[in-house]
Amino acid sequence: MSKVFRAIADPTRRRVLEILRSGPMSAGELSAQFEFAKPTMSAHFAVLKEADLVEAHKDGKQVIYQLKLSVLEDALLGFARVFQLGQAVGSQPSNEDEEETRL
Amino acid sequence: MSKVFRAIADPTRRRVLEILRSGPMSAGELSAQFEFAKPTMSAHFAVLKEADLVEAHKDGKQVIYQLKLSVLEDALLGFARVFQLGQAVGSQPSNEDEEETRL
DNA sequence: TCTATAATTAGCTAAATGACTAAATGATGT
DNA sequence: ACATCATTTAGTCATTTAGCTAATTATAGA
Repeated sequence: MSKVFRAIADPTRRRVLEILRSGPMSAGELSAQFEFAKPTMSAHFAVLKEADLVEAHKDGKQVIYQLKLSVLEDALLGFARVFQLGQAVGSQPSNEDEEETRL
Repeated sequence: MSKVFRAIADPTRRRVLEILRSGPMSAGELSAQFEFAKPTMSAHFAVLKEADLVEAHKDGKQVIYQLKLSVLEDALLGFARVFQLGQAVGSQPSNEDEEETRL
């Protein structure tokens, strides 16, 4: 959970995720959308992968990154539920105060 | 937005927020719930305040911290909307793809 | 096999983070 | 005025972060 929030705390990484919303894309194509050096972007991809927010698979010499929406959803809605935020609260089975949901 | 996510990326700060869910509390009482030194906790409070997630007001010699749920809500739901996550998406007036919601 | 391309790893720097102790500030009560 | 209590500020340290360039790995194609 910390990893997910840490990952999306960076605006560059949020933009990467948003780009991936429209479908999988190679590391090179992704990097081309930014002014940073490619190794810098590669490091950002690694952080996103570490947080399990994206999936990578090789296709020839390219590496294709794909958004894992479900992980983002789980983290955000899970957190939101603890704080009883939004109508989303009721839309998911909730542990309520049963034990003290792990943060 | 970055500040909010950066703030909640730390488990100690998430726990502070969760404690404040049940109502305002003084810096000292809050600190007592953790093993860290008080100045360390004070720094965490400062980060939360900087992210506008809590409000502080003095009461005698104590400083009372209070959760600002609405800011948390705006950040999380705003972000979730961009990714069309959860049922919460439809529950808020949305800019859709009108312009490219600022991340 | 050689060359070119895609991406990551290695190694560096500057700045930010999260912890600590000691000192300073501010408010109350004697 | 003084002592005490609550909190923050100052200063230090180790670690992490985010950027860079140069070097490496891995694949494809000639």
